[in-house]
Amino acid sequence: MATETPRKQQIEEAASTLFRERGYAATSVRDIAHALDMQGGSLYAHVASKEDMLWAIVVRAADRFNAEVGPIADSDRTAARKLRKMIRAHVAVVTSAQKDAAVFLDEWRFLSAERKAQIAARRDDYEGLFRNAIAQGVASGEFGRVDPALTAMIILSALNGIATWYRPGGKLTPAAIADRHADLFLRALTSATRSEPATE
Amino acid sequence: MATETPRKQQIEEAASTLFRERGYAATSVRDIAHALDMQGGSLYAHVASKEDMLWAIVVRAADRFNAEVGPIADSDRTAARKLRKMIRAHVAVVTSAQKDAAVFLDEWRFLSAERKAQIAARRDDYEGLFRNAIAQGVASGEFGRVDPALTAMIILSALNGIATWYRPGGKLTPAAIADRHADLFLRALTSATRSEPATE
DNA sequence: TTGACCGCCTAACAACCGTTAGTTAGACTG
DNA sequence: CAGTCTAACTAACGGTTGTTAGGCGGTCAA
Repeated sequence: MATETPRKQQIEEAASTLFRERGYAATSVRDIAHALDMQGGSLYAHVASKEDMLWAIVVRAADRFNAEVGPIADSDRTAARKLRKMIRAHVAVVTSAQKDAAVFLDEWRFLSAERKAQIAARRDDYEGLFRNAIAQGVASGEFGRVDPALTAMIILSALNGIATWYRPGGKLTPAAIADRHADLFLRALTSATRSEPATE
Repeated sequence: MATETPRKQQIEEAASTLFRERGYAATSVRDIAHALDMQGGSLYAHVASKEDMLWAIVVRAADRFNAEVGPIADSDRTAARKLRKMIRAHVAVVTSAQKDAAVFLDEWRFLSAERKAQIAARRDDYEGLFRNAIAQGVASGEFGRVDPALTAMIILSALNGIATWYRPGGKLTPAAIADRHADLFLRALTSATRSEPATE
């Protein structure tokens, strides 16, 4: 129980790389095995099916987002501080677990109907964390009168886009990328027309 | 020459629908033919290869974006007005040609290396239109001192995300969606700290 | 009426797909 | 040393892939 079979993790790691590079449907089981100097059929000693590999990656990524962002969303803070920390945490996951995150965001539609429905529900819950934080700020007067649902979609679309274009070692560190996103969106929210005057 | 062979257009239309729903790699030529009550091989009387169908869709979408947004980017306006119109035009394409736009944004990576490089170059040029508009606003003092490249990525990620979640007949019209995006981003840009004071 | 063309068909091709079964070589355990 | 377990192998399965070749029934022009 000390170190959970490393071979299975190697397989999922290779699968994550290839699913991200070529897409799930365009990656064959033999491709994954070849990346590990194995024969196609040998994978099935460790994994039950191709879809199970995708499922493992997707669930791991979803868990990661919830683990990092969930506690912040549940915490007791002003909406502005909370949303800023949520954005930072989300970007940290996208950049530090980039392959898994990209597969989670782009390839989950290749799951079976039941699993796809599970992930759809989890994603909706997760987006709800952002909707609620925004709604909190609108209610408190910290933010202007914006539509929480649409604004959450805008923010998450931008943050998830990072998984597509980010390359480690670029000019901007993950922290800097996160801060610029947070700055932009918080500026937009706090300068929107308010229902009642608020402090600065 | 009056009406360019309609059958070929029907095929590309069906291909666009299926590529969007299932992805390029997971859609077979027989799937496309079946959607038109044809047999798999019959498609090849109209189309030379599966990839050519994808190519036609991707080029059509890229042309559309350039045709709608390009003239605005080249026009003589203040940066704020220009960027607002560019956002409106981009959203109009995403919502009115949604299937093509979604295929263009998500499936272009399945093109051959040479075609992929062509599209990558076109996309970079297109993003340049937004970078330039933002840089213009920063230079004129209309906008605060933001990074044009990163800000353009943020805006385009949000706008392209619309292709994923937009459903015709929803609560928000395309025009309303465009305006809320433009409002949010222009608020963020005009309220950022400036190099020199600017008028309101 | 002949003949060319058009749109689609059927049938087949070689390659590849996910997956299963049986086997084998080597390392631990008694 | 015999027995078991492990991790990989090879070979094959039924099916699907993109694509091609040849044929067949219509429509239209000469």
